[in-house]
Amino acid sequence: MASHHPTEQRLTIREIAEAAGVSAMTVSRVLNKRPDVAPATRQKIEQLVAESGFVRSRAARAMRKGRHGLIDLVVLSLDSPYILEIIRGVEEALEPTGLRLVVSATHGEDQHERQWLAKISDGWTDGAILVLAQGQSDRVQSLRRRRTPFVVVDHEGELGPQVPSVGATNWAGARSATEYLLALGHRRIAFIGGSPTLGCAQERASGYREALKAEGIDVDPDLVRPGTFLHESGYEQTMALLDLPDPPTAIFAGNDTMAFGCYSALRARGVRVPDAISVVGFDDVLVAPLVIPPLTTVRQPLADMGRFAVSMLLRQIDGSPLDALRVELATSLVVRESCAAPGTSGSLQGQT
Amino acid sequence: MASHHPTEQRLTIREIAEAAGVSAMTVSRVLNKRPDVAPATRQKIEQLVAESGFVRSRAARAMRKGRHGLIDLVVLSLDSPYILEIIRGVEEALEPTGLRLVVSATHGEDQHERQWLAKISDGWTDGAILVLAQGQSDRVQSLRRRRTPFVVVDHEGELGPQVPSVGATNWAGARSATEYLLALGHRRIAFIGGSPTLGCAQERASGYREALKAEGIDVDPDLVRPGTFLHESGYEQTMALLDLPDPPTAIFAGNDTMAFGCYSALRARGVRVPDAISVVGFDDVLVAPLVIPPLTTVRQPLADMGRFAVSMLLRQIDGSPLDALRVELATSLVVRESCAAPGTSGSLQGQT
DNA sequence: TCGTTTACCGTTAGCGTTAACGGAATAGGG
DNA sequence: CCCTATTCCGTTAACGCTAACGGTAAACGA
Repeated sequence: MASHHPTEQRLTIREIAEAAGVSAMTVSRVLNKRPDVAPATRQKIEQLVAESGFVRSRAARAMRKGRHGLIDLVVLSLDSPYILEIIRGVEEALEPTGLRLVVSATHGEDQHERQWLAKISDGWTDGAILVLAQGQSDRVQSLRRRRTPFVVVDHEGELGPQVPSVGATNWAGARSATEYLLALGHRRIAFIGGSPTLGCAQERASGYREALKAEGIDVDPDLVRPGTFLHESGYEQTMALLDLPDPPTAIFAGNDTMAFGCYSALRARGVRVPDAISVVGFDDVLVAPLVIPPLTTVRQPLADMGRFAVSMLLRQIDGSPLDALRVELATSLVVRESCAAPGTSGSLQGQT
Repeated sequence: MASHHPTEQRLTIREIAEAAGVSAMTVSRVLNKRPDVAPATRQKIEQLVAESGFVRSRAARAMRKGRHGLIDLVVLSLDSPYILEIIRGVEEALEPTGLRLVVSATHGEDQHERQWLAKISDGWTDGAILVLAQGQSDRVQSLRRRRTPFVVVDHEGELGPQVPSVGATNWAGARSATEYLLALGHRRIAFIGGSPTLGCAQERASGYREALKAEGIDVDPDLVRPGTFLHESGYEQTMALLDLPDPPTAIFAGNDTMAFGCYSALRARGVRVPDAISVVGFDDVLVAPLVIPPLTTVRQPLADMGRFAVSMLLRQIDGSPLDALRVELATSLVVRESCAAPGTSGSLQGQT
């Protein structure tokens, strides 16, 4: 049952013009809020537009102007609360500009058929903000070849400093979190890393090592665990850490989600936080202060990163030069209640 | 510094045609995979397109065809993890269709100047999915007047059954959660409601009352608390409940976020969950299983609701009739570890 | 008074694509 | 050999909007 609604023709600018007794161009001028229209005429047209519920065609406008007023936000997936923060920042920054936000997810990259690139590059959007995993450098290159303005968020990686990107000071954040644990008196501090292919994960691991080194502590390979940034990963690695002959007194998780995994594992083993083991996360997602105990974590200003990405993108779109291609926003340690000095409760056995 | 890039002309279908020695129409036919093109010609054009990286202008195409391939998703705010679930469902359902998702937030409705409607109206999209609060009926009406297809998610309210909407069985969910607590032996069950203007909040409150009544228990007005769906609200109301001369043995929070507020308050007072007090939430957001103890809650299939909204919208767009204007997806109680039989730990005093 | 500026508005001409139609060339049937 | 059917491709004309330009009339200055 196709939709043949010959009567349902949408209003055009010309019909409004006719009703107002002016030319289409004048209506266009009013709609574009241009100054060279007599107040009386303007008001009449505005009223007519309001009454009729007329909306101009985005397509025609886009064709004429060469711009569509749309910005692409491409993310890996929409599963993590982490991404919501970024979306929020982007949306807020875009709001006053009148540009609209188009969200799409790549759903992992095994889907080679409908590449995300095709979506962006079919000339619909004016620019793109990419929140991606690794291994996309070829696509990013071809994006550049198409001269589509874009900004990468939270990932430099192998793309190099050539591409505009916004990140956070992962290294410094990880270092200060580790230093905090050291200052509390911890000496056996475990680290659960994120996907090793991600630049941010590498930086965090490096910051952790650096802090230990600065304190003259050798990094115990047993205490440095691989991870995936996912909850199970935090759970499993914590279990493994607890099974060590000499378990850690503190765990620094590569992100909050894994820190929650630590919580679960520790609870399953009856180990209390922070009495028996301290836990630190990374990201400071919305729920970090809501879990029990409230999670001490490294705050990554995700929303600000989103906002910043927008401003960089807008600069590119209107041809202004960028101050810097790579921008890193400051992280900060948010101390809550998941850490304590070690040894406050003799052993690792707690109560159910 | 405006962007005058005269050299940066995008390729047009005509240029491809010229290079191939055919007319633009033939190229268009190839691009649209129409059968009436000689194989040799087709192949030649396809090769040329691939080599040049040509992408046809969606704007021109949209103008010609009358549709742009954009769907609006309008939400109240992007602050809650709740909304991410819906976005996820919508995105997934939209992906295979080739339609693109435009996200915008209204940021509360005190902003009367830049109404969300204006956003949508400035160049129409093919349809809209609205996740709104109350008091929007007038705008919804004007949407209908514009004949823009739309679906409302999770809110019927004063809009009446006339508008297509997707919701969840809030009443049944609240009732079964309350019944579960009753079955555990609880008799003093508190309820912290959501914004009373929201239909779903009313339904949940009603389900709660109904379950108590069915068990022959009078609703104690002290135990029914107003709330706002926000974390602080859960915290404050729990505090008030604990201060009651005869405090409840279980708390049913109107949503998960408030349930987390309960957790915080109970922890601050040293009351242990579920030993001293049981807690039940509503929504089953992503973090519900991750908090400690894992939250028993009523699962609302938010992603499915998003998916369903998309399918209803697509039906409207291509003119198929809707099976039903109002669809309610089933909620289900997810039992985790935040509930226990009352009285397992004599009094309300726990340990730090 | 006349030229000149200013304010306002209309005309023309496309933007790149495709529906509808028409025409040419080939194939097949008598 | 002609006639029709089929296959392939080109021409024309929009879709709705707006840049560029041109024109008119009022206001202004000398």
